[in-house]
Amino acid sequence: MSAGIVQERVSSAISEALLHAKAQGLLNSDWFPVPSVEFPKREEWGDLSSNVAMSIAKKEGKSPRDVADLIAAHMKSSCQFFEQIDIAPPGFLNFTLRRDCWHSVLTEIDAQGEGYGCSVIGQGRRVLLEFVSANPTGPLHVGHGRGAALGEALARLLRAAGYSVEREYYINDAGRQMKLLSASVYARYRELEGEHVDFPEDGYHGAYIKDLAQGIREQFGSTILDLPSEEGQVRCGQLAYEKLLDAIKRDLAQFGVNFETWYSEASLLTTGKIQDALNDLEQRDLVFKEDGAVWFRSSQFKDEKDRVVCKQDGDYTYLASDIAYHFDKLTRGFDWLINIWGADHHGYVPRMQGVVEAFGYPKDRLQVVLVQMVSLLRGGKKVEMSKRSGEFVTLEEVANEVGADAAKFFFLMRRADTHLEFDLELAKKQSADNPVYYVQYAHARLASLFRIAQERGLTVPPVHDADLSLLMAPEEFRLIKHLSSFPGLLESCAQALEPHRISFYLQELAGLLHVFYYKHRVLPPKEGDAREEVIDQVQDGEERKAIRETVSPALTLARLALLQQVKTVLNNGLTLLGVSAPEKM
RNA sequence: GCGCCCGUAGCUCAGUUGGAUAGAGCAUCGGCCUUCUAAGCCGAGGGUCGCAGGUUCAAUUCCUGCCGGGCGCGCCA
Repeated sequence: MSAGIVQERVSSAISEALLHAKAQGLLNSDWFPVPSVEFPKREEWGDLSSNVAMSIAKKEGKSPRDVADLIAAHMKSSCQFFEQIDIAPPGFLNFTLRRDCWHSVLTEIDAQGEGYGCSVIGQGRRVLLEFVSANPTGPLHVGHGRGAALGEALARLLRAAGYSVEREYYINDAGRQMKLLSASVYARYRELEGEHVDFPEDGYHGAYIKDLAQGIREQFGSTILDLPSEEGQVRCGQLAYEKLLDAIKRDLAQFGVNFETWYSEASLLTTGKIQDALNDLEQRDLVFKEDGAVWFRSSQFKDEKDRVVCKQDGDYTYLASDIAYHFDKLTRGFDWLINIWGADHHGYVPRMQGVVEAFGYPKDRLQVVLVQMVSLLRGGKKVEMSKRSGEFVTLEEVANEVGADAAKFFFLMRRADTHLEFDLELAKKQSADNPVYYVQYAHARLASLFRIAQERGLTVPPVHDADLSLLMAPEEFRLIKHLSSFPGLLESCAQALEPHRISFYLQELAGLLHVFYYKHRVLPPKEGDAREEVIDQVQDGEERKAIRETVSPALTLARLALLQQVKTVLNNGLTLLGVSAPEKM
């Protein structure tokens, strides 16, 4: 829909021209696609360009060039807002718009403020976004942080795109992992009590297990030893679990990541939802008994073989929980389920989509975003991690060291499905090398400018009160064009579930701002401070400064109005990433 | 063996869903503070888009086959 107000206008002007030409019998097609309008790579190719001519040339039996000529001719007669329409081989239409057309972008941003960039493509559809969902058997580590940052950003992005999003954390508080946690903590507890115990082979070896045991000891002394060992183990597990889950919740909240729902796996069992889901499948003849176990006919959904849901010993498998969990999600009425998983679970995706299909829903009702691993670097050197030995860098440590903002920005700089190299030293660096600071600095710089303006009695005018025709510099124009592409960017990011593009967009916007800021002055120079404005620092290989007119009061206001909109978009973009937009740095 | 993901500048990565002469940031080299924030700006060098075919007006993008790297293929979670 709105790929930006200007693009939209050009696109519909092309459509009109097509219909116009058809009415005159110059074109034959019954319908035309919505003309795509893009920013060309080079400024010589105009402000905007379209490839419609090429895309319909074949159907029309004409050369792309002829179709382009035809469109251009009909557009020139009907529209006033084009300054120039060029045709470039093989049939590109390159539009140069009158400057004031672009000013509507600024008006739009001014009017919409924090809402600029939002759209309604989601049509209020309900999305369940499940992410992090780390086992409560240890603290969150860096990898979880990436999933957390991604989930939070996606939630914000999808909300901006008009979806109704609920964030959910699935707590794996049942099954083998919990038993191992219990056994590990219990063993450490007994060790601290001076007993000699064999530590469970697959237990958790991290130092935090000892801390948990110590904590239990401080609270309960040795009373747990008086319990039968089975019971003592359960007790230890329960206490440890509560502590760990609290820590997870705390870490995430401090990281700026929040959930509407914390969904317990164990509750699926106690409420009978697992059996309900399996009964449902049984009615569909999709489960059967064999070899003393219960199987799901996943092979009917392109899985290579059927899978066990209830083991010979009567316990449900993890798949059974997941079947019930996703059945529950579906019956809660969500239109779209999005899961964020570690990429090592990729093999599991088709199986879960099969489950969705088994319940009679289209399989793409469930979409899984896979997140690749994070390698931590320190000054270019790899920091080794292994959960097995218990030596891993926690999310809390990273957030404390580099700050939540920098961490989130770094997590969101890359596509989710590629390995991420996260350099702690770089993330802490306060310079242009560090993209977080580069973008945040742009925002702070503007805030500072407005503060000084205010001190001098200048307030930022509403856009419609400013004489925007004074904004003639190419740097100003580039800023406006870039601002205009923000809504379209958000739409495609939401559609592709790829928030990383926002971070690239923001880096570009910040870059354009810094260039503008360097070359141009906004506020009038103080008394007796006759400054020169640099328009071209280097020309013909030689340095050259040019004297320009001082900034007129009206130009100051126009530039303030422009920069206010830049600040708004920087803020909106950073907010979507969950990163703060500081007023001061 | 089967399946999924990745392969773009020395490094880390983008590439607007098939468009025009492939981009950015680091790093390297050379410049710019009497200035509204130098946490900034400007310039230079750097490429067989892994390889080979195919699809078409047009392929880094889609298809097939190789090569290289990562990861999955449990009555584990």
